Amino acid sequence: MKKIFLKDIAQELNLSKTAVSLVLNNRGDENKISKETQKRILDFAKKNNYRPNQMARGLSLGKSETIGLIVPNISDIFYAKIAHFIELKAKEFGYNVVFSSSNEDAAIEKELIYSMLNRQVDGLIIASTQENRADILKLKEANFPFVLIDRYYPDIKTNYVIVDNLGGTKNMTSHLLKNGRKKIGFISIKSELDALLQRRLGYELALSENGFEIENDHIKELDLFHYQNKMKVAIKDMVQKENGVDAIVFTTHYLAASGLRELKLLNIEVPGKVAIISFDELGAFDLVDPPITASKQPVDAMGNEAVEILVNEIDKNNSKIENERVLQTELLIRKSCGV
Amino acid sequence: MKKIFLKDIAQELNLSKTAVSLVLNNRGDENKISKETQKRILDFAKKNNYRPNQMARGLSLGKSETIGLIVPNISDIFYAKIAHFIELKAKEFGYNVVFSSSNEDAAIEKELIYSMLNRQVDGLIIASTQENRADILKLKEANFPFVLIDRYYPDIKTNYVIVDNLGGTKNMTSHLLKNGRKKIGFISIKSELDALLQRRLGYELALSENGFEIENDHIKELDLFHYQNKMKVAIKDMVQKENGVDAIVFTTHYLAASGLRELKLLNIEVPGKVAIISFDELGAFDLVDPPITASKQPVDAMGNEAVEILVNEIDKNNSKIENERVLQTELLIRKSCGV
DNA sequence: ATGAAAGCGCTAACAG
DNA sequence: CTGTTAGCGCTTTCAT
Repeated sequence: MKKIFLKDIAQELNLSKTAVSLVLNNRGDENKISKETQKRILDFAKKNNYRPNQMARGLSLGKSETIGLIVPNISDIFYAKIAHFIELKAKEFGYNVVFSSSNEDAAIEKELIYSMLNRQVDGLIIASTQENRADILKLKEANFPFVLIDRYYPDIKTNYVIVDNLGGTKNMTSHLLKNGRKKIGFISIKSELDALLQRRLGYELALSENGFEIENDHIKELDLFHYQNKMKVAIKDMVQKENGVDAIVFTTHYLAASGLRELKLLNIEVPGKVAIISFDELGAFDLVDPPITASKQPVDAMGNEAVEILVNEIDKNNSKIENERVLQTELLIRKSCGV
Repeated sequence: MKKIFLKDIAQELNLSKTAVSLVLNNRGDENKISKETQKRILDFAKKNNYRPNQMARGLSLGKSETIGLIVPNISDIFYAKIAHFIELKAKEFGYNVVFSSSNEDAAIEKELIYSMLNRQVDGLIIASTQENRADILKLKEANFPFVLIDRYYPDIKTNYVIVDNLGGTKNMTSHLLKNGRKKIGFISIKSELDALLQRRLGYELALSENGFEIENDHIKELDLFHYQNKMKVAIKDMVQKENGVDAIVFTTHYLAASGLRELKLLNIEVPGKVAIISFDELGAFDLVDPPITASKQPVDAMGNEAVEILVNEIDKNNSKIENERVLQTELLIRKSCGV
C-alpha cells in the first residue's frame, strides 16, 4: 500500500512526468510516444498499483468526474431507488455520485447546492424543494450542467425528468369511478410542490369530467412532518360521517400506508366500505392486506434519463436545447379498489 | 455567480493571501490578526459569496472532509436507511458522504475501495461482501480510518458495528417454538457471509436447546440473484409434503416478502398452516396480510455509531483501540406467528 | 518523441 | 501582525 506518485514512476523509468501522464491518460499514440515506452509505463504503473490522486487531477483539470445528487430524503424508498439507477448509469459514464438529503428544507437545499459546487461536482441532479427558484436560475445562467428530477419549476426552462402527475392521478380516480365508487376522497400533503398540485388537479379533473362535484370536505392536505398524527382525524372526518366517502386517493406511498393503518385501526373494511389507491408504491404493496392498487413511477427510467441528459450536457456545454421529459406512470391494479 | 478566489479578495482588500486564508479558517485570533482586519475579510467574503475550492483545499490539506460509504445496494431499504443516518451524523461533524454500491461483488467492492481512496476520502464505512480480506487488511496496516458495518471479518481486529445475528435468530426461532410450532423451516441466502452463518446458527441453537432435531430438509439456502425463482420450489418442498413444516424463519426481509408471496399463490394459510417470521423488515410489514413478526435492526444506531467511531479515528489516528459494537435486534411481534 | 516549466487554488512555514 | 515562498500531485503548453 505504499503510495506511488506520477513523479516516482517517471524517475524509476527515467522519463518525464509528461510522458507518463500522457500515456496514462491514453494520449500516448496521439503524442507519438513509442509503443515500447508506453508499455513500460503501463506495466510499471499496473505492477505498482499506481492510482492518481483525484484531487490533484481534478484541480488541474477543473473537473472532478463526480456528479452531485440532492434529494429530499435518501431513505425514502422512492429516492433510494432513483439513486441506485443514477449510480449505475453514472458509473457507465465514469462518474461517481455524491449525495445529500435536503430534508425538504429549502435553506438546506440551497446550502447543499453550493457545497456541491465547491466540491467541484461536474453536474447536479436535483429533486428540489421547489423553493429555490433564484438559485436554480443562477445555475442556469452560469451554464452549469444540471437536471431536475421528480420536482421541477414549471416556469423555468431547464432539463428535467418528471412524471405525468396529473395524468396518473386522473387515471387513478377514473379507475375508482369505473369501479362504481361515487364519493371519492383525496388525501395529500399540504404543499406548493407542483407534483402535488398536479395530482390534485388530476383528481379534480377526473371527477368533473365524469360529472361529479368536487367537495372540499373530501379533500385533506396534511402537514408533511405530522401526517401520521393527522391521518386518523382526516380519515374519521371523511369516512365516519353521514354521506362519507367510499374511496380515497392517496398521493404518496407513505400516505397510503399510513391511511390503511388507520382504516384498520378503525375497523373500516377495505375495499368493502372504502376503496384506496396510491400514487407510487412501497416494496410490498402487493402483499399488503388488501393488496394496494397503485400508480407505479418509472424510477429506473427517471434515473437513467437524468444521467444521460446530464452527461450530455457536461460533455458539450454548448447545446442550449433543454430536455424536458415527462414519463408515464403505470397503474398496477390490485384488490384495494374492489374487483 | 461570478467566481471569486482567495487571491481576489486579498487583492481587493490589499492584504496577503495568508491573512485572508487564516481568517477564513478561523485562525485569525491565534495569529493575532486585528479584529478589524478580520471583520473586513469576513464581510467581504460573505458579501461576495466566497466559496473555497474544495479540491484545492483538499489537495493542500491532504484531506477532503468526505467519507466514503460502500454498501451492497443503496436501493435496499435497509442500506438506504443506514445511509440516511450516516449522512445526518456525518454532516454534524462536517463531513460529506460519497456512496457506491458493490452489488455484492467482491471485485467491484475492491475497485470501489481504491477508487474512494484515490478520491482522498478521509475514511471509509463498508458493508463488505466479506471477500476482500486482503484489502481490508491493507487498509488496517496502512492505518487508514475505516469501520465495517453490518458485515465484518470475524478474524480481523477492526472497528465494526454489527448486529447480534445469532441472538436475533435464536430469539425468533424460540418465539415460534413458544407459539407451539414443532417443525420449523429456515430459508436463507446461500452465502459465506458471517451474518448469514450466524443466523443459521441461531436457528439451530434454538432448536437443539429445546430438544428438537435439525433436519436438513428443513433448511433451504437460495442463490442471491435467483431467490425469487427458487422460492416457489423451496416452499413447496418444505410445506407440501408429508410431515411438512409448520413455520418458516426467513433471514432477510426480501426473502420473507418473496416467501409470503409464494405461500399466498399456493393458497397456504399463514399463520394457520405455516407461521412465518423475518429477520429485519420492510417499511410495511405491519400492513401485510398477515402482519409479519420480525426482528428489527437498529439502523439508526448502526449509522450513528459507525460515523462516531470513524470520525474519532480520523481525528486522532493514533488510538489503536478497536471499537467492536454488537447491537441487539428487537422482536416486533405481529400476527404471522399465530397469537 | 520527449522534457522543462508553469499553473490549478489553497495552506503553511518562515521571515520580517 | 503581515507577506514571501514553497509546495500539494497532476496536466499541458511550448520548446527541443
